Amino acid sequence: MYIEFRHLRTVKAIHDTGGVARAADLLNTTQSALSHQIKGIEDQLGVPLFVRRSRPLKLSAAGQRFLAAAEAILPQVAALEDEFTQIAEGRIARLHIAIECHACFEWLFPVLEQFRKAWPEVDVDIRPGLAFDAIGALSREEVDVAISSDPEKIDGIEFAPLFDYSPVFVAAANHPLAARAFVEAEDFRGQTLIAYPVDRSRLDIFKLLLAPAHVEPAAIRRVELTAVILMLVAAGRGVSVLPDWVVRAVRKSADYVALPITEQGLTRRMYAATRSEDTAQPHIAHFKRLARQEAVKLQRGQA
Amino acid sequence: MYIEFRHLRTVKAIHDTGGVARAADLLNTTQSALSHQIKGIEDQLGVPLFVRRSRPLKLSAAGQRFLAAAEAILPQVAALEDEFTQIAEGRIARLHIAIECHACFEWLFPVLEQFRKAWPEVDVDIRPGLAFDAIGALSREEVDVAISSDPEKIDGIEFAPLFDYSPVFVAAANHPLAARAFVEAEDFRGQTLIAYPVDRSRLDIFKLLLAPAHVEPAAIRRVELTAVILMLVAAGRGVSVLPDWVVRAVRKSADYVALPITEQGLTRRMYAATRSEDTAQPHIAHFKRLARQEAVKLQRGQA
DNA sequence: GATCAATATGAGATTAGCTCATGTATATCG
DNA sequence: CGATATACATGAGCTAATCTCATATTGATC
Repeated sequence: MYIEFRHLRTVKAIHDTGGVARAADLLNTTQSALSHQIKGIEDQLGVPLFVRRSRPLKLSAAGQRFLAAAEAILPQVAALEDEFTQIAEGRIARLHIAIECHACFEWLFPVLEQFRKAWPEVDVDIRPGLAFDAIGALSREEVDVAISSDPEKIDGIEFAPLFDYSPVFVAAANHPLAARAFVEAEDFRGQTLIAYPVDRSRLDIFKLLLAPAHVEPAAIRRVELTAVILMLVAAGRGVSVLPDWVVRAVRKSADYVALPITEQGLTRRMYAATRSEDTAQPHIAHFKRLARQEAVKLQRGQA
Repeated sequence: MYIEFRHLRTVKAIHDTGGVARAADLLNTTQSALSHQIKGIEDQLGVPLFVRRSRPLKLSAAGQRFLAAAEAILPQVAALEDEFTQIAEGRIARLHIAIECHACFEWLFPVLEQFRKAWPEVDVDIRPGLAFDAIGALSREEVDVAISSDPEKIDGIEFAPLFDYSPVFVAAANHPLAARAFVEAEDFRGQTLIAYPVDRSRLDIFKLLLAPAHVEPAAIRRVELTAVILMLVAAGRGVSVLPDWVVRAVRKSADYVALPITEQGLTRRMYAATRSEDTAQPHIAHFKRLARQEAVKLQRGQA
């Protein structure tokens, strides 16, 4: 026999109630069971935990040490059990978000700020490092929501639309193309394209325009931060393609212009992907609601 | 089913080894047993601890919390088990000592100092508060040794002689009795007796002399500290009776004299009482040995 | 898409722990 | 000080949880 939680509980109960019979009552079992249990651990430990010489059983020196351990350990287990009932009830949860779209941080952050107030017990985080395989990370439960604009048919994953956006062309105000009403694939030939440092398959402009048209820019410069991209664009170091709301969110500047891509413009839809099993959870639903609300503000350029 | 240590161990082992089969190997059980176990807790908790979607089983968010608890709790149990093997081997023990004789602290303290060096793992203490029922406290395992000069025939308690001593009469050098060769019971009549604040049945002078002779001193003044008793005696505020070695231990002063009680002197024997079951334990034996050694020094007045 | 490795599942066996009945020891009260 | 009550110990049999063995199923890999 090994030390088990029941032994800790028994020793504590006997000490607290001052008797085996009372302890048995407290633990909803019989006096006999506890007596056997005590005998069991004492044999196992090789030391008596109680002094038999006195009638309301009293802890021996060793028993006092055992009790101390019980009083240290039992609350931790109780806390663990509590926590899991809360987890099961959905009151404690994790909301780790993978963002494929690099710029999404900008609108996501205010969403999370609001969310935190409503769900203080939920552990919130954004994981930009998983951009390469956000949906995979979602499947592996490394995250709980993935923000993506590429809905795939994957078993157990659901995509909920958040908002539509248009990738727009951005160039310096004095750029040759700045005067155009819109740009096309061929216009990228010979240009230096400034883009987020992710695989080109994840970049809207390649996926929707350049790859189908087999157009390759003269160069691609990888830049992490949206503000820096715009700065470089304004400085004439290249052109870029960003979601319309990103361009709108940064304060309007005379240094660069934003143009539609193709005559009718490109349209993309952003989704929040979650595991099917989680979709019904209130905090997940709440998050999506907040995200859509924030998206509406984005469309109005109020963010 | 409740959370048990086995569940904590299993989750940790699966995480550590990265697989149920390997964990089963580590825990000396079968893959099947662990699989059933996991299913068991997950049902109990209402939350999956592992992600089935991936093949070397991976912890879910809830599982990570569970693991954290396991890693907090398991070492504590391990420590408890370790400690008890040490207790069983007698390497860890308690040596709490009840002293009936108030003055005993003076020779006991150096004994304990030595003892501590030899048995650093033993929890040492002196409990003067138990003077009234030192032997009872020993029985109840409130202490492990009782220093007493009244050996009783009690089942399960053994008395080992430490040293003999003589209660001696102490008076100021200019006290009328100071010139006597010895004092007798009648000499206490009309005196103020300065004594330790314990029941008179525990005071040698009452037990051995005054009670049998039906002599009552004029007054009894209760004083706790030996040094204060001697000071008061020297100041002529009363007389006292102390063990010879106590008087010898304090530096010889011209202010007071020590006289035998009765012509042949009184003799008492001091014992170390222990529970029979403990007598064989090496640290108990060692303590007694040290105590006797110290007692020899006392007799020579070297303490 | 076939094969391999890893985990899940079901049925039966095992064993740990429990209950019931009763024995024994310690307190308590007259 | 002895009788009675109270508290704990013990033994036998039972229950149920956990394990093992065999096999199915599922996810990974090439």
